[in-house]
Amino acid sequence: MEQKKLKLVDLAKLAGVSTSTASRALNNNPVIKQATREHIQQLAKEHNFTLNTAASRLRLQKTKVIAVVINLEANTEQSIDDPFLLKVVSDINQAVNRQGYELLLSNSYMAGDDWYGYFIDGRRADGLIVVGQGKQQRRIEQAAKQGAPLVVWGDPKTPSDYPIVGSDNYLGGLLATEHLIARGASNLLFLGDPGHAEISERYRGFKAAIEQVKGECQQQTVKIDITSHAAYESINQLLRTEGLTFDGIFACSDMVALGALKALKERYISVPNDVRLVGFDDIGMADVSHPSLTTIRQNTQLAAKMLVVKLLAQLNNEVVDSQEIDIELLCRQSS
Amino acid sequence: MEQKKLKLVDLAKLAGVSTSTASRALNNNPVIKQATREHIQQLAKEHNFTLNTAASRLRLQKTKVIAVVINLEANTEQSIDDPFLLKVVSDINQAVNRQGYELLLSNSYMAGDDWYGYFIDGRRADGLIVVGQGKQQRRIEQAAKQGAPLVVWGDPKTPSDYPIVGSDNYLGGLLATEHLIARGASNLLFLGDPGHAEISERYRGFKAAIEQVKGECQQQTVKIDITSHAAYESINQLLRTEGLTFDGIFACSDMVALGALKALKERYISVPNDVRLVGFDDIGMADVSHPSLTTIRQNTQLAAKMLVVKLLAQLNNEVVDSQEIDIELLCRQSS
DNA sequence: AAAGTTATTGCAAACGTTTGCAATAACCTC
DNA sequence: GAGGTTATTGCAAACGTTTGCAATAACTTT
Repeated sequence: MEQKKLKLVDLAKLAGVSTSTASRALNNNPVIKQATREHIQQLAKEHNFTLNTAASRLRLQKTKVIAVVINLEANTEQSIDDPFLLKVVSDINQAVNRQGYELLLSNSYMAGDDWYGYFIDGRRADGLIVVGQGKQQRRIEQAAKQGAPLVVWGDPKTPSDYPIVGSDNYLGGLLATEHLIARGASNLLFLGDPGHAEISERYRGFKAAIEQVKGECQQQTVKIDITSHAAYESINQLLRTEGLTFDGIFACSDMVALGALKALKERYISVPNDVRLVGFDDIGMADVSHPSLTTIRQNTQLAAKMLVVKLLAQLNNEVVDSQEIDIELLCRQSS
Repeated sequence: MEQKKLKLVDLAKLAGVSTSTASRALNNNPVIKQATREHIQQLAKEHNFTLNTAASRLRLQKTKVIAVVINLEANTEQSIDDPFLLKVVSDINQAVNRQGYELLLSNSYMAGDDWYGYFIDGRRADGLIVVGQGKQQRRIEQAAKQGAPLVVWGDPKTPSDYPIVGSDNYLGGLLATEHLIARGASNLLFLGDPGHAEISERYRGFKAAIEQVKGECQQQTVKIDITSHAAYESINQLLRTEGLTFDGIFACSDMVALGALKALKERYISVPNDVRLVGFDDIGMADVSHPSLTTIRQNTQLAAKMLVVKLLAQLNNEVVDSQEIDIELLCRQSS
């Protein structure tokens, strides 16, 4: 069943035209007579003809590929297994496809430090979507400076030379915390890593909400990696050493919230009665957990779409800027 | 900061050699004098030189890319957001990279029906990893028949012309069910879709375990989509219409188990006291849920590695066959 | 029916690598 | 130091598209 690959010149011969005509016909160039065009396309379909993308990319100097780079610090942060991040990637995949591009999935392992060289000069992709600002954005900046078409999923408030698409993390933090307070919590705990770009904005929102009711609320911050496991451990330890010193938790992500929830439940601390809990992201599990998780929903689908649109605009030499995606407080049982 | 892309011929000129020599030097061809080789490589590093992969692929007729196709039936099945599937993809990504290949992430949206034509003839990738057998394997078979280097994540027991790597689903189902019985359950519920390739083996295991204690166990099957939501709904409905007719559930996936768990908890049915619950996959949430979920752990990391190894072997014209990956019962609180 | 337009096609070069083969340089051996 | 062997390099063709330009074919218009 293995047959020799048909190339354009063969197809042209079959149709009795030159390769130029065949090429133009396949690309729907209107300069070719419609009858000829249809005939050739028909023939192509019949013979399952496919263009050699390698040749085509070489000639056109573009790839119709978008690279997605997962940008995580080694092991101190959100892991690559974080369901939220994977959801973002999956949504980006959809959005990319809808625009007729393909998605090259990458991490720093392959790309090294010189993203511009690797992806753009290397003609592996026409543009880059970076998922995760990380704590230091050296590589992103460098790639941008070298002129890589580039867009970042992160916190749009960060000053930058490249467009960032992401949720309004500050507002999210503010709403979440206001909500905790409205539900009667007055000893608030922030669970997350304020050193991380996006999280720091959520933290700012947290502080701002507390500031609004000056004096009425106590606050403490527990700095942890963004994993459910770290959350579980730290809450456990906190309860062990200090007892229940809080009645409201703003967790910087749902995974963190779920880890905390587990620790609380194990000690029969009632959520939401003893402790009100709000997460961030609205991953699938938020709804399935028991009690279901009040959270700040991030609209990843819309964000993915905007990321791609903005990237394509750059390929088109338009200037684009950062954009905040609306968030939404989903009030469920945990608060 | 945008400078013209350096090409091989420029680099050669800088080094005072021919492009042939430069090319060979970069590819570490030992025929080139070591001094020359190092000098050129050094120069390449200094100038951030990168080969144009389009040209290189055209010339070499291979891409060093592996395509991963997510193969899901429209909407009746596991969704693309299923954390387990995403985990599999992520593990494959790692394994692919470790072998020096890149990962093209794809779904049927782009690839259409003719995978061989699209990926292989189109020179988009050297081989295919298909994630998910789905209910019908027409496209896979066709691609394999046409000679596409191909390997599938699915149930290895399925008779096929192509290698399948996956867990021993039958054994998993058997162990899970035996465990339920050992824990005292005698009215067992299977929650999943026996029409699905992998699930059907788990179901066989379920039946076999019950057969072993002939007469002692009642069983029922609720056929649902593989989502937590469907599980939640169906358990809810079952409880509403028939009451608590079971004391043990084997859920075909963790997400399904978690959906069921939620429905049970909402009605204050104790897990594991009233109902013992076992899931499948061991997603991250299994450990974080409360009670934590007893489950059959699938070793996706090993599986990913084997998938890639077997695919590369095929590229090397070796004949490879299917392989079962060991599973493991993780006994946690839900049983 | 000749001249002028316009619609349609083909020629040939270019995209940037890699590699078989031939050529040269470097080294031995006697 | 001549002849032979081996190590190192360069020439030029090939991979399969796309496209500017020139050429031809097909119409108009008078």
